[in-house]
Amino acid sequence: MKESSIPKSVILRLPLYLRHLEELNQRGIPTVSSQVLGDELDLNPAQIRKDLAFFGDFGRKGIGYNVSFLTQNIQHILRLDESWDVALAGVGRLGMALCDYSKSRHRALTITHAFDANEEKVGMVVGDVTILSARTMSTVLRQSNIRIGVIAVPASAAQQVCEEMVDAGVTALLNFAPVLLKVPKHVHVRSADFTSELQSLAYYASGANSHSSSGKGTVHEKW
Amino acid sequence: MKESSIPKSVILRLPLYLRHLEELNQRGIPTVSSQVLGDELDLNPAQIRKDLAFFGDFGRKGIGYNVSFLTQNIQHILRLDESWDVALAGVGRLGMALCDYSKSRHRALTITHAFDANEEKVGMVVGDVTILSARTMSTVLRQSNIRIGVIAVPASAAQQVCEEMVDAGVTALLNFAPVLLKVPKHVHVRSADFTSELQSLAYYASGANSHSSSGKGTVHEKW
DNA sequence: TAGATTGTTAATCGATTAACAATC
DNA sequence: TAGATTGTTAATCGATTAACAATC
Repeated sequence: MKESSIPKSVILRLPLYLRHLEELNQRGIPTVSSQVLGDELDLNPAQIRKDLAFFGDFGRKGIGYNVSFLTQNIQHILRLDESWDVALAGVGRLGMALCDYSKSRHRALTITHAFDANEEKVGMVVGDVTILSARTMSTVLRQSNIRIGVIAVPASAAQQVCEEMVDAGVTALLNFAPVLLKVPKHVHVRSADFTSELQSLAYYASGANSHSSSGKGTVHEKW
Repeated sequence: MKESSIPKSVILRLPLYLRHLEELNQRGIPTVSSQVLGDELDLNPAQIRKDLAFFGDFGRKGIGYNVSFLTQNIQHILRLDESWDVALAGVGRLGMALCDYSKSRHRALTITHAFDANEEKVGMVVGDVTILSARTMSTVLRQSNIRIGVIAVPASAAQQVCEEMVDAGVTALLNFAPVLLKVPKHVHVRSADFTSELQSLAYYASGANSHSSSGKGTVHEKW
């Protein structure tokens, strides 16, 4: 057993569906077909139907999907009908920005704990949270039963912070440090590296993609 | 013609290779095999060889890849041997964090222009750049010939800012706003949405993946 | 030479898209 | 009823991995 797990690509699309459904809901649109949703999200309608069919029969033939029913179900699938406390390590400018985000938006996921190694920051309030000392992280995380962590510390500290979080029970991590984190198999890591993103953009900005430049050019002669 | 373009997945891995090669270089390691690199990056060695082979023959049979030679070549492929000015729209906390990042690291990509709609921020210096008025963006971008843009404005403003950037010649965008940007075909967009990332983490944190819970549960009865 | 490792072709795997019977 | 649209199976496409001759 264990087999049939849901493709990662599907899980990554669910939040996009959700975001759009919420917009449709606000516009008072009661029903949407995979065709229309696909047009609006720039996705193939068959893909949308297939994605949703992994989890249940949410649509009605001839009619489409009820927006609020589907919204509720996707929220349930992603476990956004529960409330998740999120721990942040590293409250530099990026960490502060994340606290802000977390404050305003979504209720299901909130940064409730923020830690920093700089003792001068301890006690400061950012968004809604008070910065705690990194030295207390392990203890606090264990007590609060937190499973989701965000790493926004310098690259040099990331692996160690990661291990501390994992040891304290965190099983899902969003990592902003430009490092490949080593984690046990049961831990899920998503990486968000600004530098890498920009670097791949340079390739596309140069137009290197659009030419059929099969000219395999090397910088210098062989070494 | 036009056909054989490089898979996106390959372009996204190149920055990771680069990052690791730079580390090897610092450690004074002159040569690396796809086997070792794969171990360290958690990738299949065949995949690494295949990725690199899209662009040239950078290795030596029986020996592996010369670290600095390969570094130079990947830099060239990604056009990081040129210097890219990057424009930032939206200098909230996130935008400021990005300016910081941009200052310290990489020379090839630097945020050289930052714009904000809040006139009170105009003139402020963040990192190395002076904040300019959003009203001047179009003109300034055209003059400076910028091709890479970063969008860190509120969702409600993102599409319009995007269009202004594209009209001014930007062809590659990194979008932090939780919106699907509509762009012409020649423009490349990467999306970095904190909320969506967190939402998919909740799924994994719940352990929903590890059970073969084929129980297609719905929240309520059909509507 | 013998061992290591590439570049590349073939095999596999997974994800996307098309097609269509079922049915609202 | 006729038209629309689902859920699902089959076909296609693309990306990853294995295998191996070439060769350092």
